[in-house]
Amino acid sequence: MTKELQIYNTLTRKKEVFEPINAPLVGMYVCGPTVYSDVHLGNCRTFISFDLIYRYLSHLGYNVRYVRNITDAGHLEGDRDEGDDKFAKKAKLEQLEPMEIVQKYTLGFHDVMRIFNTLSPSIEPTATGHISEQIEMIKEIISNGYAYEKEGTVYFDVEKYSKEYNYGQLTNRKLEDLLEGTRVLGGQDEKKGRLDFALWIKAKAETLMQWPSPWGWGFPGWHIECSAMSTKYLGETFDIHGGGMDLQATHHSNEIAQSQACNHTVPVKYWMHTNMLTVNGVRMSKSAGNGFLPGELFTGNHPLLERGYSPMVVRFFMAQSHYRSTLDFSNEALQASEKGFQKLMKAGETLNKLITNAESTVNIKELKEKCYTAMNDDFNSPILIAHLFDAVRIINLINDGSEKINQSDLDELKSIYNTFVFDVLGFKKEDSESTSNDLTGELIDMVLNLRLDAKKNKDFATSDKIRDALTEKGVKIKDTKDGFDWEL
RNA sequence: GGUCGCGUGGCCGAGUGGCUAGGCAGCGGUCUGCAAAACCGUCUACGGCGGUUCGAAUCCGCCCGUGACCUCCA
Repeated sequence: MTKELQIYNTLTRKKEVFEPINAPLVGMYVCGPTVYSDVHLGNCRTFISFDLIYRYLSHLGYNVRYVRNITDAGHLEGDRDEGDDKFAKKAKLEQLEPMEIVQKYTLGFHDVMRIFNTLSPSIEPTATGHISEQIEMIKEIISNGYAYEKEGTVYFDVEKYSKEYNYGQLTNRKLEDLLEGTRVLGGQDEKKGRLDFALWIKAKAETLMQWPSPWGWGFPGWHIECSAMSTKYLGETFDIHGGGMDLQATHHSNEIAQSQACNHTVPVKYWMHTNMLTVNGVRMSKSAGNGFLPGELFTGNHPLLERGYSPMVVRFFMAQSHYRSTLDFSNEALQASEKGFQKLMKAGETLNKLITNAESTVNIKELKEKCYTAMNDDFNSPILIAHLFDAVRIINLINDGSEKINQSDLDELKSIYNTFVFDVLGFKKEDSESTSNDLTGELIDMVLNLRLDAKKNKDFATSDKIRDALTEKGVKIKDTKDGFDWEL
C-alpha cells in the first residue's frame, strides 16, 4: 500500500518519496511557453499535466508556490549565437513591435489555459522583466570562473564546469559522449568548447530587443532566465522543476550548470519531465508542422480532424494517459474519450439523486484508498480514472436498486467523486448548448409535444413520422419515462 | 554513429514476477409500442526466439520493428 506520495525523479531515474525541503511549503517551477506564436496542443499537454500535479499537491495540503515563466526575449532561431531572436524575426514578419507579438500570444496562451480549466500559477514572471537579475547571475558565474566573454558575448564554459560537476547528469551522459555527438558548426569560433552555450548575446545594430549590460548592448541567452527567476522566487534550492522532455538534454542541463556555477548548490530536488504528444507515432512539434492549435481541435477545422472535440474531452483524453508516456492522437481515441467523459459526468448527476438505505452493500472506503494510492504513485491519473469508473458502476448499480448505500457512505462517495473529478483532475461541467431560449428550441419542443400526444393516443405512425423527420434535420431524440429529451 | 525509451486484445491506454486496470468499439441482456439513449453483463491481450524461476506481459540475453534526444520546440 503506497501511502506516501512518490515522484519519478529524472535526476535519479527512479521513483522517490516526496519530501519537501520546507513542508508544508512546496516550490515548483515549470518552463512556460515562448510566446512568439500560438501554443499548440503538445505544449498544452505539459501545462495540463502540471496543472494536475499542482492540484493534487494542493489537495494534499501543501502550500505550493507554482512559478511558470513566459519567455518573451532571446531564444535564438537555430543554434547559432548570432542574429535576431524569435520575437524580432516574427515582428518583422508581421510588421509589429516585438512586444506586440509577446502581448498577442501571451493573451492567447492565457485564453487557452483558461479554456482547459487550468489554475493560474502563483507567479508568472517574464524574461524581459528580469534582465537585471539575469545580468547579475551572469556576473556571478563569470567571477566564479565558469564563464568568459568574447566580444560582447558571454559563454558558459562547460568543460571547466565538468571538471567539478556532472554536466550530463540529467540525461545520464558522459561528457566525452556529448562532445562526440556535437556537430561542428560554422560561425562558432569564439567559443572555447563545443558544448559552451551563450549566457549573454551581443546585439547587432538592427536587433530590436536589446539591453545594456557590462558587456555592451545585448540580450540574454535562453537558459539563464529560468535559473535567474527560479532562484529569485523559489530560492537557490527548491523542490520541483518541471517541463517537457524535449527540454531535458539542453535547457535543463544548462540550467543546472548555471545555477550550480552561480550558487554552489544543487538547484532542484525533483526533476519532472512530461512526455510528448504524438500524431501517427511522430512527435507533434512546431518545427515538424504536424501540430494543431487548440482552437482547431475544438472546432474540428483541420485536415487531421474529423470533427471538433470539447476542451474537457481533450483534457480527459490527456488524463487517461500517464504524463511520462507518449500519447498518440487520433480521432478514434478522442471519440472514445468523449463517450467516457460523458459517462463520468452523467454519473455525477445520478449521484446527486441516489436514495439512501439503512445499510450499505458497497465498499466506499476501499474505493477512496485506491484513488489515493493511484495518485500517490507518481500522479497516475489513468489508474485514478479507472477507479472512478468503478465508482460510476457503483453509482449506477445503486440507482438501479442492485446495490444499497447508507447516508454516511453516500456522503463519502460524493466527496470522493467531487474531490477527484473536479478538484484534482480539473474537469468541469460543460453546458450543452442551451437552446431553450431561442426560437429553434421552442419549435422543437412544440413539435415533440405534439409527438408525445400522438404517442399517448397510440398513434405511432404519426409519432415515428415526426421522429424520422426531426432525425433527418439532425435532432437526436431520446424518449424518457414521462417525456422527451433532445439535442442537436 | 552515441544516449535513452517503447512494442499490451479491433482502437486508445494502465500494469513490472502469481490475485491477469479502465475507456471506446463489438456481442448478449434490461428498459421501450418500436427505436435511440441510458444501464447491467461479456469479450482475457502482452513483437519474435531462447534463458532464469514452482510460476514472466513483468527479470536476463539475442533478434526484429519503432520513437525521442544529441540542433529551436512542452
